[in-house]
Amino acid sequence: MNTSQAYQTDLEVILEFLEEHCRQETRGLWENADFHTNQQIVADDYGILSHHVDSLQLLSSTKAHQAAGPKENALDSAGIRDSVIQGMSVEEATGGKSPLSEHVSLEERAGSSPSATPAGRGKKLRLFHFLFEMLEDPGMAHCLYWVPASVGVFRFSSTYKEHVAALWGQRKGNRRPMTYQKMSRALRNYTRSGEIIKVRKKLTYQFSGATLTTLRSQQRMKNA
DNA sequence: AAAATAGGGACCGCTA
DNA sequence: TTAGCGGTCCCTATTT
Repeated sequence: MNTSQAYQTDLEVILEFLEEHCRQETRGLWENADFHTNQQIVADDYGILSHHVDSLQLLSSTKAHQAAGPKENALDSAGIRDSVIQGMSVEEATGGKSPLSEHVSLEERAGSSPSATPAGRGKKLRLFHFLFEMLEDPGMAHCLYWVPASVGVFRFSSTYKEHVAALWGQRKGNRRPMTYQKMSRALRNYTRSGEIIKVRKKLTYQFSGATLTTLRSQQRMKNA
């Protein structure tokens, strides 16, 4: 195993650790958040909640750093996150497997492959389907999460929004890397068509009632 | 003041 | 062949 392979493996371990840690932490937070049924209360509260999530992410990054051993000493926690995200573009340049592509294959093993999606077979996958898939995947809760699910409001993690965008670009098979900026442009197009509404809150969007109902019923059919 | 985020026009690629 | 849809690119404006 050469140095870059060893480094890549370390990143994969760190990424999985982060995901598992955040999954556990965020579950607890959402259980509390679900007590809020009034949308206005939720709108006021989710900034605080998401702040907690971001803090947890930072904490878990630091833990991962400590657990990673001497080889990672040159990287601070932000550096680790950056390295993970940068791994996405490395794959395109090298044609090799990155931590990101490993994550995709994990997802696919879990049953959210393109062919398993509502739009996967025959129809082209649409961005809002893809995002819904991510939102329903607890392993992606550190990137994209409900605030809360009951009203269809979701929010991107400030740290990992580019991760979601990169996954989207990869899923579409884009040659050039997708960025949050470009993906958010596509999301804003949904405002006109009415599938997704932009919430006047940072990195926050909302599925329209009809879209959410459709997505949920498609998901129930898939699970049945 | 700078960085992050949002908005919008023009364009591209795919499909019916 | 072409029109329409669903993004994608890139630039500017606004917010944090």
